[in-house]
Amino acid sequence: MKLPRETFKNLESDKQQRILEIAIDEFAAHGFRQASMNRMVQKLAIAKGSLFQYFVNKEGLFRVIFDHAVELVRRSLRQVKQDTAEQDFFQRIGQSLLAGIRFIQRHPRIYRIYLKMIFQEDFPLRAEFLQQVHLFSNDYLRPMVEKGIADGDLRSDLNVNMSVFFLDALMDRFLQAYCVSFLDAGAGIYGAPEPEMERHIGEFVELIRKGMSTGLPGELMPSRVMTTEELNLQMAVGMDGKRD
Amino acid sequence: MKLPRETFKNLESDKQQRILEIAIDEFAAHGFRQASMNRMVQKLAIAKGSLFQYFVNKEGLFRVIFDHAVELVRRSLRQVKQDTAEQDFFQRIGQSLLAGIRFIQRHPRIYRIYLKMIFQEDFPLRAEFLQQVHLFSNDYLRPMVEKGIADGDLRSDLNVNMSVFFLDALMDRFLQAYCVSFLDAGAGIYGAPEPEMERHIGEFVELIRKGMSTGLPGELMPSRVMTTEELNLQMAVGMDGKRD
DNA sequence: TCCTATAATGACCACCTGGTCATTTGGACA
DNA sequence: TGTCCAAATGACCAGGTGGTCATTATAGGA
Repeated sequence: MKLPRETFKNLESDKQQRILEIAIDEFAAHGFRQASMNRMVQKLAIAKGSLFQYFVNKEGLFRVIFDHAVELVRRSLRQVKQDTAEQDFFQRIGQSLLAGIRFIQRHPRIYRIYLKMIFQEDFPLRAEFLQQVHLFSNDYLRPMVEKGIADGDLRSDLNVNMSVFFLDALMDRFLQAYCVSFLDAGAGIYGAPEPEMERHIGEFVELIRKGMSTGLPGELMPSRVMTTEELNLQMAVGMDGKRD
Repeated sequence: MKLPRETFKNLESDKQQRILEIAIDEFAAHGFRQASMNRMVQKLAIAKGSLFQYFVNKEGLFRVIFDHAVELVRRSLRQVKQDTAEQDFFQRIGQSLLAGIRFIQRHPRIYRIYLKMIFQEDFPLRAEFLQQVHLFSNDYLRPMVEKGIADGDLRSDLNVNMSVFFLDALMDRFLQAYCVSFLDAGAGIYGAPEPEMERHIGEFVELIRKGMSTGLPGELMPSRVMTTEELNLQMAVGMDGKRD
């Protein structure tokens, strides 16, 4: 079963583009389930039957867009990794953020689809999508952290797994804040112009580098703050209790 | 217009609970738009007309659940803030994470609804929701950071806005990783039992405290890594280009 | 000019949605 | 027992969905 059918490939390239264009708009605006094939054919001013002659079904159309998007991301990541191979760890993180911002500027709707797929469970291809996301932290960040330790840029006592998670969380949210105003939380990242963005990235990376603490005494390793008994009590109620 | 109508309040408490129970299930599983009133009445084994006699419409039903959830969160935050008032900054962050985990254990479906509301634009009450979210960083984290600086726990040269964003990003994602396996990225946070969780929180807070860098020389302030010309080129193509 | 293969078309289908409302039910009180 | 009224009911509605398919239009070759 071919998902972009022969009939679609036979279309003149302009028309192919126009169709994918409108489809990307629709999926970016409404996610998968709420995206409407009816609206698409209306905007395209073609017959509904035609759209279903080009793609076996809604999922087939989405698949084409999805594969395209994955390829774009892969290419972008490969490029940055290569371009920054010689730089130190923190420079690489900064560069990666910059590349992320640039990607979003070029492909804002692709990024919107990504955001929707994160928490909208009823997307098709979700398993595949999540695997791709996983690759970012595993194939991209982890080797970078390991090299950073080997090169002496990073503390050798770092827990690599936790560090990768830490970076993943921060970088992901940084890019989200550029696109979603309410995630910005007053940092000024949302929609910031380039020069300002460089400043933000600089500050952000410094925070990752040095942490928030004064190096001063303070109380070391306070971490544990509640007795295990107290916690067990909470646990007993637990996740299956369903008491909201 | 009353959203939980008289007829609903007149119901015996058991039945009220049962109805809200099923409704929370439905919204947690499907979000707002995809949640089905038909499925609810089916599961409840009551007539559809009854449900619409209890609540003016779907949104009215959701409103009741939403208000309830907001109250739960507010109460939980107030409690932690109060309980940790005497502790140092990093202890408070750790405690807050612990409280977050506990909240999710007690109210997993409420948390699922929260996750869906973040990126699902077609929720009603979204503006109100986002405002509530904003309050977390503004009324909860910001004063904590300011006090941390005043007390000498935190570097006095911190950019407060960026620091609040930094913490918000990390804490939010930490809790998400506890619930969503693929966001865990190998850190082992997902569904971790209590003792393990304490360890994770400890390591996580240390990372926030000390950063990732060795204190060693390295190259200071490399930050800028791409010429402004290069970036302007990228910008010209820009967000309106729509070229995916 | 006729024939054929392929593409375009839109009426149509079954299904699901949130929401309505005339009707029936059931319990309290007289 | 009769009266009354709020609560329960489910058939019904308009509108939307993804998807189908018999029919028509079109273009290229003989």
